[in-house]
Amino acid sequence: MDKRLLFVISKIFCSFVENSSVPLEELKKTIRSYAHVSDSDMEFGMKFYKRKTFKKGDFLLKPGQYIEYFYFMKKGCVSYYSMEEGKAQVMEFFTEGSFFTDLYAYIQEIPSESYIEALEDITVYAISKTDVQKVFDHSHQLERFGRLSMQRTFVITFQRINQLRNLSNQERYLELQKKRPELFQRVPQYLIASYLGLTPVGLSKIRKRLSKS
Amino acid sequence: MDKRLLFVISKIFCSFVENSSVPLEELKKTIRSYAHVSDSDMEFGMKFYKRKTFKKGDFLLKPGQYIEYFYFMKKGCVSYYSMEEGKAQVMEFFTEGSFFTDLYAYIQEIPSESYIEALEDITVYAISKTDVQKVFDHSHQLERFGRLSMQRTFVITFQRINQLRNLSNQERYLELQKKRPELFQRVPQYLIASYLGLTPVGLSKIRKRLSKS
DNA sequence: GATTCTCATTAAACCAGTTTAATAAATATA
DNA sequence: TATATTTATTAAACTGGTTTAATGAGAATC
Repeated sequence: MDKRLLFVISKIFCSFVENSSVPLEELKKTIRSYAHVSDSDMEFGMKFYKRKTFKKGDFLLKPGQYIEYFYFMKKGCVSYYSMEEGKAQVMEFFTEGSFFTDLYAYIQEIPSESYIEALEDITVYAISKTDVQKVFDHSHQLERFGRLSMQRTFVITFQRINQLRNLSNQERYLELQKKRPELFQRVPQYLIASYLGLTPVGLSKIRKRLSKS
Repeated sequence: MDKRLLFVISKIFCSFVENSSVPLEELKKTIRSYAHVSDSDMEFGMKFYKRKTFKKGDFLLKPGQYIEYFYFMKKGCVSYYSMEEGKAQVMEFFTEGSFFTDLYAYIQEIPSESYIEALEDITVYAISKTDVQKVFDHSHQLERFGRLSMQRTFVITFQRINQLRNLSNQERYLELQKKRPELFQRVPQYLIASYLGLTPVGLSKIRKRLSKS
């Protein structure tokens, strides 16, 4: 077999670890924070989740792909970004306890225009889109969880809009420091700048201005 | 009875027209564009909707109020805005066929910080929050409609973020002209400016620049 | 230990907005 | 029809970012 092809295949599959019947406790707990779900419905749902790991620098998603999986972050941090005129535009950082995917492409069933990249070695639980549908068909309560988690996502997205519209860049920087201080430890500053909608130079100026007062 | 009090009361209630068993066909059709709903489930849901009318300039919502109703716009246009440092910040214009409320305050069950104001005489169908819950409890299919309409709202909100982040003000102006040309007929320009996140002066400059090329 | 690479800062020139204030045009009201 | 009010435009001065390019500082690699 062609060595380069083998390399590509290994790149794609190396990160996958097969089904583990193990500790989905956090995931269950997170789901139950949204809606009451009976034990039997919960077990029905859990059996579709598969544990996967990725190495720092691996891509969970690249542009052009249709969205296959919904993820729950067990350990680690990813960036979700698009490329605009050659520059990465970070939409979001997802860390422990988050549900995530390229939700925009997932919902609309269109090819993604974004990247999801592991910023550290990560562990996730993944459920396929078709399995999500099975779970919602099977359980009214889990469908309710789906609705309520979508509401939550809307709230966060809406807050993002309000911040973009009503706060200055400096205020957004301070807000982020207050709300997610851990990000500044684990993510390089130029990605923070991108997330805030500025250039590294712009952020540097803001930091300088702040350090003077 | 004190005349001023009477005036206030009439201001509050004049706009309400009581239950009509009439043409919720558009509403039903819109719901069914999201999910299959049996006739009996649909009838169960429909009986909670009440038709209401408001005059131009009336407020459907003011800051401080908890959200009571979810609306479906039958006829007319409202603006949904907040006040930041004395200036109206228009979040959205809702027109015929839209579901709307202050979704952010509705979901979080917190007092609104926003206004919803009729920009024209309007007719809406309103369902109370408690009735929405009854409907979702009663019907898995209508709960699915709830989930999917929430997804739709997320998509629109997400597009809004992308536009705010990746397009210049001029590009956003042109985009709005292309996507919702009717708005420019029915809404004053300073509200359009606010929606786009600029001052009337800024929008005027953009228009001038465009008219030269 | 020296070299390379990545990331953050600084400087200079630039630009698309802002604010304030005056004016013009359109609309509503007496 | 005249008058008042609201809405849109223009001008001038200002501002907080941008881009480009050079420099500095830390971490990874040879």
